[in-house]
Amino acid sequence: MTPPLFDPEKPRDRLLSAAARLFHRQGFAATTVREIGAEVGILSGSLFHHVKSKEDMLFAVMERVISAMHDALRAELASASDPQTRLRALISVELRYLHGPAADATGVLFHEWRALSEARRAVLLDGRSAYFALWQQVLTDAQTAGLTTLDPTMLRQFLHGALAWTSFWYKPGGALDLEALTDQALTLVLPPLR
Amino acid sequence: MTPPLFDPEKPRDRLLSAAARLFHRQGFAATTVREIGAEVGILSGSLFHHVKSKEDMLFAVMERVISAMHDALRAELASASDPQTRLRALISVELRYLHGPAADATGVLFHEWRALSEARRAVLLDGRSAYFALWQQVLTDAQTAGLTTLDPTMLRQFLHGALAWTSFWYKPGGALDLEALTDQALTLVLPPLR
DNA sequence: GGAAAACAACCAAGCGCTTGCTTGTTTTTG
DNA sequence: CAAAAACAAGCAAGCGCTTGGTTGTTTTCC
Repeated sequence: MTPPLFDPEKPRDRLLSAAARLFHRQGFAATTVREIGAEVGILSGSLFHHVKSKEDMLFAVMERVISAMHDALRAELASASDPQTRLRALISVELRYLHGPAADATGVLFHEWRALSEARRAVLLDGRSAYFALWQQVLTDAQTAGLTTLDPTMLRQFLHGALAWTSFWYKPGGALDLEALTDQALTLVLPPLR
Repeated sequence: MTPPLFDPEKPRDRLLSAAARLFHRQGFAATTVREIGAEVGILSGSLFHHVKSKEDMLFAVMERVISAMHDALRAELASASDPQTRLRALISVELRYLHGPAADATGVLFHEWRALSEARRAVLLDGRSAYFALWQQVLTDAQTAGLTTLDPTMLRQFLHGALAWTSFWYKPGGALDLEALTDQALTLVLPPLR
């Protein structure tokens, strides 16, 4: 369906994928370039042939997820017209990235944001705002349609937080599958009429 | 009202308070013992007179918040009987710790959990479960009272995530005060009847 | 009740080790 | 046979933590 975030054919991508895995598992600061090298089967020095610095890897990983999530959400919204379906798309994309094949990279984006230098954070913020602009529009439409009474901006923050935090407790492969989790999150935002 | 988390009279507490501030701002791994020493005005070596290791400080900070939050919530629940008021107490305590005077320590508990060794995480988990047991009961009662239709465990995870994530975007002192934020969060869980 | 012992708090110095990264050379590969 | 990818070796800086010793304040005890 969608191409994988990192192409296993390309050496640099293999490196970034390994870095994402380790950054996610241990955190950026606690991961050494020697560990990253070992993960892909090369010595630490060789790694700088593909990348300028350790922070470069963090930046590249985040950049990759940001544009991939944006593309995925835009594609999904393009084929959804009614407010409720669009609302579900928001949640679905977020949860699929957080718990699907791109889980490591997405986790790094969410939890290692502060490890990035301020200058590079500013660069990424552009792409990130574009993604959240989509959210804002969908949530505003949902409010107009009477699906929710909360202020769209507030709802965006709360919903995004609730979903992001699933990375701490939700384990795929258990009794609750991703589809069911998506439904539950939708119920949180969109309580049944009574 | 409640005693501060760290007593400025006690040298060890001053140290832990400074550590919490730095751990929160830069992350545990990215903070050096030399920085912590400088923050309280002593040399890095002297710091080990009060504490056995750098990780000890992280542990002590988290331990302090955990029991303080538990005490605060228990006290608040003791004087609240109806389900909705109790629900509000849950949110209120969480947000007051996240954005009040104990913000640094609470942020450390929330965001540096993985930096702690597994053995010590297990120790803290006991106190943490006690806190969440209070949540569980309040949310179950709320469901019984017909205030919400979501499964209490699910709601607990979503709500806690939404609140925890406020530390990334909510800045106290702005247009939205803590009381108003609490109301908004309550509205998320408890949509107006219609 | 006053000397002796203990203690809390810190400094100055530095040890052993790890860190991110560089350099020069060799191997692999299209 | 060149370009890409890796190795081997190591540097400078910084890391957590230890050591031995100096203060000033309590506590102990005959």
